[in-house]
Amino acid sequence: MKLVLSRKGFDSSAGGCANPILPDGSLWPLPIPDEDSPFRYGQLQRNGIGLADLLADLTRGRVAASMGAHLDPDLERDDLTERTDPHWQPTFGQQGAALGHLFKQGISPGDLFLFYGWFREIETTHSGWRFRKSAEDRHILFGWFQIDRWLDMSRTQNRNRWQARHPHAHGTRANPNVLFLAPKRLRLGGERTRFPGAGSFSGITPGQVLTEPGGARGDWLLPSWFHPEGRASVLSYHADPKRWRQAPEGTRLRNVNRGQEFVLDLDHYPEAHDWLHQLFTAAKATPAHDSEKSIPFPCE
DNA sequence: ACAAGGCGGTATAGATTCTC
DNA sequence: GAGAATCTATACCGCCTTGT
Repeated sequence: MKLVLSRKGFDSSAGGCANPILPDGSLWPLPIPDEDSPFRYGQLQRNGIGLADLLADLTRGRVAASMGAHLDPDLERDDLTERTDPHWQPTFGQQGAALGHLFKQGISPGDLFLFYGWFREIETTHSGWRFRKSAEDRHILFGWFQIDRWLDMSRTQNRNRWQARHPHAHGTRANPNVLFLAPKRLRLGGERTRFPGAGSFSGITPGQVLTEPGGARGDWLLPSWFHPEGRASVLSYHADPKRWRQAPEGTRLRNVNRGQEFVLDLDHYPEAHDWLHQLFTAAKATPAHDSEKSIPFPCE
């Protein structure tokens, strides 16, 4: 099994601000702008809060409700107002160089993406939403996606079927281009869990926070077992030993300034299985959708 | 094998806003 | 209104990927 740490949502260039932590402590990873997407920012919501106004405040009008939103990964049915598709299921598209990296790393069904993003607390004022002044910039895990299988979106047939339902079926896309589908339930260590195969954490538990307390957001404090010394492989993009430092409180990692998908081969890091189990046990996550319909299209 | 592209990050400076 | 804090725009850096 492989674990992929995948950065998603607004960043310093796409969107240009942090993703909000709402006053109730919930995380809202924002889709990056994409004019080819079938979805608009004005169609998105969470917990009854419309994204249009919140986004106008936080970006000072740079990102408008009429702009296209790259809803990917698509983890929550209710993120889109009036989602009527009875066959909706979580999806996650990957393409181009990022996907090339994943294939090169030997990604296969059963592997698990953990999504993280740049998050900061927001508050309401007389003039609307804003980032809380003293709030820290942190990288925080906000969701997951286990690979059940994937569809080749370079095939016209698949693009036509998914046109209204996923950004990767729209516009000009780099090759390779695939759409990942998740199993109904997350499987960890061969055991079926109570969590859906893909979903999002509803709040923040300490295990989800990657950034070292008080540190810059690219300075991570990870569990001790993460250190690559004596292991047969290392987190991809992070082979330089100077990035790693063993400390009493854990392993410090200076995150690379580029790349979006960091792959860890858990065959060489068996401790990760317990860590994953604890992460999901502690975290509050969206409940599994027992009413899910069967998957509409055959595996390609 | 090499060069170029792409892009997320940091550093910096100037502008703006906040606080007293 | 002054100084501090914060925000914004810009330049620069690093480095994997792709194209030649």
